[in-house]
Amino acid sequence: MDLGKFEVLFEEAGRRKEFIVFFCKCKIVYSGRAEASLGKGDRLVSVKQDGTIFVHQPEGGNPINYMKAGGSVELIKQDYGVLFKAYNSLTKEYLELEISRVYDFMARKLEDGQKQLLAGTEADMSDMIKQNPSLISDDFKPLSREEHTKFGFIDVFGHNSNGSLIVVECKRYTSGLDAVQQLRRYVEKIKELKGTDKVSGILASPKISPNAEEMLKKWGFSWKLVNPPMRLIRHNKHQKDLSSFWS
Amino acid sequence: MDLGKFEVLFEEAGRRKEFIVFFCKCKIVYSGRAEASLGKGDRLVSVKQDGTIFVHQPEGGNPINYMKAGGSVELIKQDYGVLFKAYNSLTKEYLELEISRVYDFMARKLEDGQKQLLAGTEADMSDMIKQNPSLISDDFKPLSREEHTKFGFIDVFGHNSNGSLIVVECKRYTSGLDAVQQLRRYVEKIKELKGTDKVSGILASPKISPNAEEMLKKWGFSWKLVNPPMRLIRHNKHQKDLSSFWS
DNA sequence: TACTACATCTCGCAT
DNA sequence: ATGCGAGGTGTAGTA
Repeated sequence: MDLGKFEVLFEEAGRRKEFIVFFCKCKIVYSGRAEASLGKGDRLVSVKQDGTIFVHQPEGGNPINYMKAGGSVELIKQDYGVLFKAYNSLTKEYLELEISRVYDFMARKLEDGQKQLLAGTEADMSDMIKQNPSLISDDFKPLSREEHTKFGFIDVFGHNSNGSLIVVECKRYTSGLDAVQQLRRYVEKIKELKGTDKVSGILASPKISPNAEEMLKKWGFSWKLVNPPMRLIRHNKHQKDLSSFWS
Repeated sequence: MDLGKFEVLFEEAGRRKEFIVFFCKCKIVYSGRAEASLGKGDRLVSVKQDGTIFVHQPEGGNPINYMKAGGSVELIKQDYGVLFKAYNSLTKEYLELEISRVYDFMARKLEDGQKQLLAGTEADMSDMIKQNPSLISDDFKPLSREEHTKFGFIDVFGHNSNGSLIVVECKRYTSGLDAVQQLRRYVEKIKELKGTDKVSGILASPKISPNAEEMLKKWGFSWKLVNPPMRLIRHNKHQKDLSSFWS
């Protein structure tokens, strides 16, 4: 595609705040939270309607470069082609694409007011445990869930028939060393706040790594096999509200 | 765009393993590591040359849905339009787009053999400290860097003139509670392995959160202000946002 | 705004 | 394959 035409198309679409996508050959320099550079190659470049920018190589899951919304973009004619210059004055980040060729260009105003419904998160897991405490033990009595204020960020908190306090930390996947230390921190905090040593720590997850289990035992905690729930719980809960959007 | 034409274009491009991008109106269901659904709206859909899929809404930084490379994609004609069905048999994930309209379509084989060069990472930071140990203390003698051990990964390890062993953990940003516990884990493990209590833990970062500092002190560790290295830092205070669309 | 922890995290590296 | 930790992490929730 002629670069002059590209400039016109881009600036028109930009003024209209359309979703812009194009294939091009470019060199890339990023400067901001780190410094990065990428030699000449073919990429997909996109500027979203809020100014979010991302650049994808032909393979790989993540964008090779990106900029958050809130910056400015300009095109500057150069001898080699066009310089695509993005700058965010708040974060002091630059992204510069030295574009030597543009292959294809697409832009359109997209309308989308939908938000994703998600189930199977860690929050859903702690909810499930609170609803069904026997997943932890026969005499577990949950008191609170997702407590962000009093005792720290504890997934499920409760006690058992012995009068021991119980801290449950949930993980959706294999629990590693970090999960054990997180639990350890919460248990210590509760001991401190409640002035008692009768606090049990339980890690609830589908798996635990060997090192994590070793550390867990060393600190007197225990692990309970729990799988995260995978139903559209929120969908069912709020079915009325949602069906109107779905028609 | 006519959906019949879209099907033809998509399947041709897919066979050639081109980078495919299109704007469409669709409903989305994802099932796999979690369960997600998204009502009807306009989105950008892309299938990369390795089979990576991502779907972007008109705003926001991250794809609303995605699939890693390694799956299959097929289009199935439906009464409402076309069903885009992606399935990964390895991870047992599927992503289904109920496409009712396709606005624009673009596909091309892209060539890119470049890899990004990055500076200013945590590895660069530990390298800088090893090269310039006085950043930690006047008598710090680094012995190793980026050491992978069974129980973790120690950024910089060394000793001082007192014969104390020193473990340094680097963070590019504000150190939080997790960083302190990471350090704590390494120090404890080193004590265990070396059979000595003379092990100091030092957290090196540009900042530390108040709670983290409290915990750090409680455990007898210390914090050292170190900024991550950034080559090629540019100052351009004269930058003007003249012909910019997003401010 | 700062702090904390989750994420369909992703990615690389070492075992 | 699994474990482990970094990431230009991003994002949401809360004080």
